[in-house]
Amino acid sequence: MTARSTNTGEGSGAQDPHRDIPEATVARLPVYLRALTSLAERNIASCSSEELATAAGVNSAKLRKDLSYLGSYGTRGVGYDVDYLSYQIAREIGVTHDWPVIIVGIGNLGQALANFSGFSSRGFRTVALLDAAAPMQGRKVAGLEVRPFADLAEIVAAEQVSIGVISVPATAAQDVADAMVAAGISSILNFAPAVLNVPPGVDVRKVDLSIELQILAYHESRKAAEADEGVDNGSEEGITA
Amino acid sequence: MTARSTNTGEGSGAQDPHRDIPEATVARLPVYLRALTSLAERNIASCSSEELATAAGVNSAKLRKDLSYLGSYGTRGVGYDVDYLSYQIAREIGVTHDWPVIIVGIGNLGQALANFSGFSSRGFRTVALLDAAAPMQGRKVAGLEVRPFADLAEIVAAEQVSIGVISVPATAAQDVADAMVAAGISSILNFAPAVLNVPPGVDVRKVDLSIELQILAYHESRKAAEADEGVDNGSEEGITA
DNA sequence: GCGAGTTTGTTCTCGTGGTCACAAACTCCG
DNA sequence: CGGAGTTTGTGACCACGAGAACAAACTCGC
Repeated sequence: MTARSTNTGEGSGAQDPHRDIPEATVARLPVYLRALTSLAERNIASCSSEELATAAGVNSAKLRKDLSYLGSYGTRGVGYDVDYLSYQIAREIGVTHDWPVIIVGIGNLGQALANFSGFSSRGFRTVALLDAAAPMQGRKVAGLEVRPFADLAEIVAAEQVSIGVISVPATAAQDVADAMVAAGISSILNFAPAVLNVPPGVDVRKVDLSIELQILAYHESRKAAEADEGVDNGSEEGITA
Repeated sequence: MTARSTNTGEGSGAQDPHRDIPEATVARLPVYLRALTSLAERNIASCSSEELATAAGVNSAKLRKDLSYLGSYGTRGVGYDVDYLSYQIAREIGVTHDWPVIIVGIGNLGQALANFSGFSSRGFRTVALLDAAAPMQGRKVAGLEVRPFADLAEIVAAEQVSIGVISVPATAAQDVADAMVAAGISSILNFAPAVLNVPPGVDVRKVDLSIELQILAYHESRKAAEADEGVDNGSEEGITA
């Protein structure tokens, strides 16, 4: 998924549990965190792995294994303390403090992202909106003034930004990414339908709407094909050559 | 990733190549298709696996293996014909004809999705926009009139819709999904930060912006921790106990 | 204080996916 | 027509992840 090519030396052994969390587990930790937050809002103080797993939509064994990578934060025979586990996961992910984020490309999608409450509510603070097109500049979106793209480096340096969001057309995406990397950003969330080329040490995650739809279309085609076959030759079960 | 729980009988052997394409490959086919389209626009008629692989941002061996699942559409010593391969991939995914799509929840994100050109350009046709809130209804977004959520079943039946997009707040997502399934939709693209519960045979793909950011934050934290360690105890390489 | 019941943490096994390396097959040139 | 060069397709191997099953550890009732 991510293009992590950081050459980790890793000479000594990994004795402490805060190392080497599998990528698949990292991708699920935010889901657990959200489920825990939801439980906390309903004033539920403690929960079992089974309850949390169903709330997160995963297998309970997988959940326990995932949590075991960050340490033993549960109590056998009892379950997990919601607040305590929430904090531990948040600490592991690194969202106990806020991360400054900039968004480049304030079109339809960029505006939607700027207004998205899920960003600010979960450890992220949008510090600047940038757009290269003059008509957008100076306008206020989600309480922030849209600034010219040329201000990128200055803002990144001033606000210590390390995460950038790209929501520009595909043709401009690589240029924006290059500028971000040059400015010192080391994590990019890319919504543009383009393959980004970044140096080692920079993480890129891609969110591609049309790809997701095409994956659904593939499965949908197969379902249709299977249904057709079912009509064609009746039952396809029990045929053992 | 996807929650496919369709019980495929699959009694007979898989002799034809149009079966059993790995999920990881399916997820990459749209990327290849886009890269091929980009090549075709530059009037490039033929390409090698190496060229296509770099355009798609993957390993060339992986690309060849992926393509081999759909058949032998290349020529050894020569490469792949761009148009021919494009068609074969599009046919395999099932985007040679258009898929009707409905979008439920016309907030900021829903409007952005409705205006997103990548949908219509690649085998998808937005046939209706729905919203439960009265103030939105009747308004025109991206050339389509926003209709009341209650019309869902009627539209789905009339237009033979099998793919639905959910861009409503998390609290309403499950209700919308239930209504979609009841109306006959069997593939859902969910942008709401919620876990959806759907019956077997229904595919759900989730796009979650805040989760993506949290994954980036995790790696970012690790980078910072590694850098700190590097400062703390100097070099950590070459320590062989 | 102790046994029954419950729930976590971990080990083992299996399937999936990624990478390497090489044989097969095609083109080009002499 | 044949050999050198090139590129695909695939078999083998390794690593990662998912799931089941079980031991360890905690609570509760008597």
